[in-house]
Amino acid sequence: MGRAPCCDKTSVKRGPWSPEEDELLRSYVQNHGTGGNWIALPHKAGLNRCGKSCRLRWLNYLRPDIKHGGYTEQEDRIICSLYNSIGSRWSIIASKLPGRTDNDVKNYWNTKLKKKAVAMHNQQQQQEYYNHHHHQHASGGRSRRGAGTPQSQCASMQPSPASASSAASAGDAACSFGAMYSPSTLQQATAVLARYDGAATAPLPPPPQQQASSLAEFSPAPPPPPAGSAINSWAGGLALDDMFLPELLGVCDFPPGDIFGGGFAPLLQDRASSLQELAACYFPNAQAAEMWTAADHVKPPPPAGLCPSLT
DNA sequence: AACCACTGCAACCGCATTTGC
DNA sequence: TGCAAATGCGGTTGCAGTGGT
Repeated sequence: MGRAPCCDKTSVKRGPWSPEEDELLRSYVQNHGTGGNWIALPHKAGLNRCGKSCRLRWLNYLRPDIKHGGYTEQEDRIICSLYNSIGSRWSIIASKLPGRTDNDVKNYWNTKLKKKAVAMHNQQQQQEYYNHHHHQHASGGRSRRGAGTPQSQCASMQPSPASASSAASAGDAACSFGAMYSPSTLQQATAVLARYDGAATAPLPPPPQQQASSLAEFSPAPPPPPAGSAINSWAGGLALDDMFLPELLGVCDFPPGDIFGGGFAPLLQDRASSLQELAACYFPNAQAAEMWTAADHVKPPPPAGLCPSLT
């Protein structure tokens, strides 16, 4: 038995909004506000629409401060940086971009930015592949990490930690969070998470097998961590508090090839700038943000005064 | 000109969370 | 405390526009 629908879908209009409907909704909200009740609003405003539809239309299209299109490089970097960190939590990402809505950011990511990032990621992989083999020929040695490692071999954009489960369910790629990060990174991340999430105490998955040859670096990724592990709970968004993020990013050193330090690197220019942007999001006090960005590696938990939208 | 594939975006759907009683 | 309603959110869909053949 599912929940009751918010409105009678057979009696309300659906589909694209007409200019007249837009004007009705706009003038009503501007004159009366939403009244904190979107369900009753369409009737009061004389609209034959579902309250949810009205809310969506207002928030995503009619609000006076909305911007559409024309994303700047700075906005691109912020989106990538935050997507790296928190996954597809579009409302949080959009809240850091004045005038942008979650729907707009989501569409922009899915239609443009993701492709751009994937192209750069693949380009970087090819370059690393070339460098790797060139280096082998030159020295007979083997690179420690890099292109083709289990952490970076996914052809499509790797799902972020926070979105790994949904991306996997969408059949996006046979990539898992556990497969994408080095054991040390996973361990460090879990240590942070364990302090914020009491449930995050399950043991980490075993480290990937040492690669026997350079060819083995292109073998399939190791299996995802067992269900219920700390990482899975994080990936599923369970008991996840945004306040851990600055510390997580600060604690963990993400080498090239990992999401945080690898595929997005060309787009993010460098890790420091992305951290600065993240810091600015989390620390309203500019000095605190600068201190956090400047500090290296292990740091105490983030101070009070985080962005309200992120706590 | 007609058809097809692709793209971008608005809107919808269903689930999770919050709120009020 | 429990329940239902309202709201918020992310994933998905539908369709108009566009470009290629």
